[in-house]
Amino acid sequence: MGVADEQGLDTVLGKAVALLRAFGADDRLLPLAELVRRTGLPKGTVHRVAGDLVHHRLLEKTEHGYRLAGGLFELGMRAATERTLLEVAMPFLQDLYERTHETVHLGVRDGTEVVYVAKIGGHRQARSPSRAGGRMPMHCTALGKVLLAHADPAVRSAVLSGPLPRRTPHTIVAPGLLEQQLDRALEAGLAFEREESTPGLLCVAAPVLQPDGATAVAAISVTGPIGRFRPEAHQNAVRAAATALASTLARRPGGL
Amino acid sequence: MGVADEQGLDTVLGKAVALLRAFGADDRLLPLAELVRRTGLPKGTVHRVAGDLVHHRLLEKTEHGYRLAGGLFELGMRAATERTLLEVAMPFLQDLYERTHETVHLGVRDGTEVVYVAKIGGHRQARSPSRAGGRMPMHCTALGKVLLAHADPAVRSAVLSGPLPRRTPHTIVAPGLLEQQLDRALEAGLAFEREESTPGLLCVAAPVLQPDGATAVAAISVTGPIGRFRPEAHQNAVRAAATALASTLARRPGGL
DNA sequence: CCACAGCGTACCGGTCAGTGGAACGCCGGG
DNA sequence: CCCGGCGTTCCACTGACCGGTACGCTGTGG
Repeated sequence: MGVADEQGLDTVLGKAVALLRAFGADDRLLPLAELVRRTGLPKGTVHRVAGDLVHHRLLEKTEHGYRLAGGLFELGMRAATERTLLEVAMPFLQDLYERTHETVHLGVRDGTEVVYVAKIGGHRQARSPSRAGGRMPMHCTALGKVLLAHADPAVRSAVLSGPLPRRTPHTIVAPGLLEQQLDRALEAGLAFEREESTPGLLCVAAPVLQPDGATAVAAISVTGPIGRFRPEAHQNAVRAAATALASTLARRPGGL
Repeated sequence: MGVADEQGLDTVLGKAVALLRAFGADDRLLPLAELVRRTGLPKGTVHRVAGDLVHHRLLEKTEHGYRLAGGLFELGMRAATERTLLEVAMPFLQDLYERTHETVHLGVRDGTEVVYVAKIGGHRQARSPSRAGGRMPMHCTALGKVLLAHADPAVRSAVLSGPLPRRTPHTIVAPGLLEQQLDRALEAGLAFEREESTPGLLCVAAPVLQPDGATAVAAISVTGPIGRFRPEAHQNAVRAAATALASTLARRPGGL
């Protein structure tokens, strides 16, 4: 890997996007110098482009640095797939939460990762690293595994043949074992996770299938802390929510 | 107003942002020609810039046109203010929903408008035009009125002196009457709305005040359909949620 | 007290990325 | 068949963008 092989840094747009993407999932405020470091762009350039972004309300300038601004939030919430999914799914997620009172996730697959579209939870919610709009690997999360099980074979083998980074002592890093679990998940229409992504967390997930029943457009999960939480106790509720959402989506005109 | 006085259309970034913003709150799929019409940019230019945006995962190209892509959603969910607010507030909104089983909104003020940060509701939710990430005028919504009441005097008078577009027969279009209501809202820490933005909808909202108690950083509301829904019945629940959220926010280190 | 390092800001001439008008091929409909 | 609307491609000109350089500020430690 070269020094500046991230494609597109030589166009204004590329620089702008790079600046925005320089903000990690946990960064709130980044000083100009830090943006310079992360993007590798010249200081003057960052100054100028960041200024332009501020002008367009995508970035906000404070005394101590830049932050992603509200305009970005507004645009993001207009993204077609996520918005539709979110609006249609919300009532079902709501029901599921009310039935379980545990953290509820809605996620989709993007490439070989899971993207969380929604996360709802109450005061007792388990401390989980997930965020709406965030990403996680597929092999170590219930959502990921169930999405992968119901995905195109090409995707499945892409993940299986790629590296399976260990995140906890319980993470499944053996491709064979993972494949076994995927088969079982495909059969059961349900996947489990036991401290595979985060210590102390358990999870059940069910797929939201397309009308043809083949691949999954999304998945729903319930997460809780080890101890009080028993995934099996919620599997029916999760599955019910997922299938209900699926049939509602199927009834939609434009699809998706 | 000239023909192309929207500032910044003569820079790549400006064009790009214009393209993204060309997508209204309800547009899912826009053909190239439509983008050309809305932005006023030359066809070739739109083609190229849109292509670049696709390349950066901000736009998605389909057979029938372009749509805002997932990358935008991910970026949007990282926006500092909205994200923090959303994460901290979620449990309180959840509680409120569970207590009322009506549509719950979380909103902030931006300029002279309300921006909805979250909207949660179940299957029985009233048909409201609001969307997460969407905007509404302040004078005709409970959220807007309570935010305005607890806002800087400059903002208040800016709205009062501006036009107050009529949206329904019940919309308050008289500045004097609105001011009266704002005073009452400031005093009561609570604002009501009765079919002022949308026929058939009623709403109560309470402010999420800053530690100093002066201005509001956000507001929470409960909305329901005329008939079964009585705003007064929920005013205590809404106020409780708002103050609880406020004190939780106050306890946060970085503020905001 | 001053040298220094790190930061944010500002300037500016050269150049190449971006520009947009024009022309093309493809439909579908009259 | 001809026509209007669409998406795509091409290309020579030009001004928007580039990034090195220099400045002023602040805190730090020698």
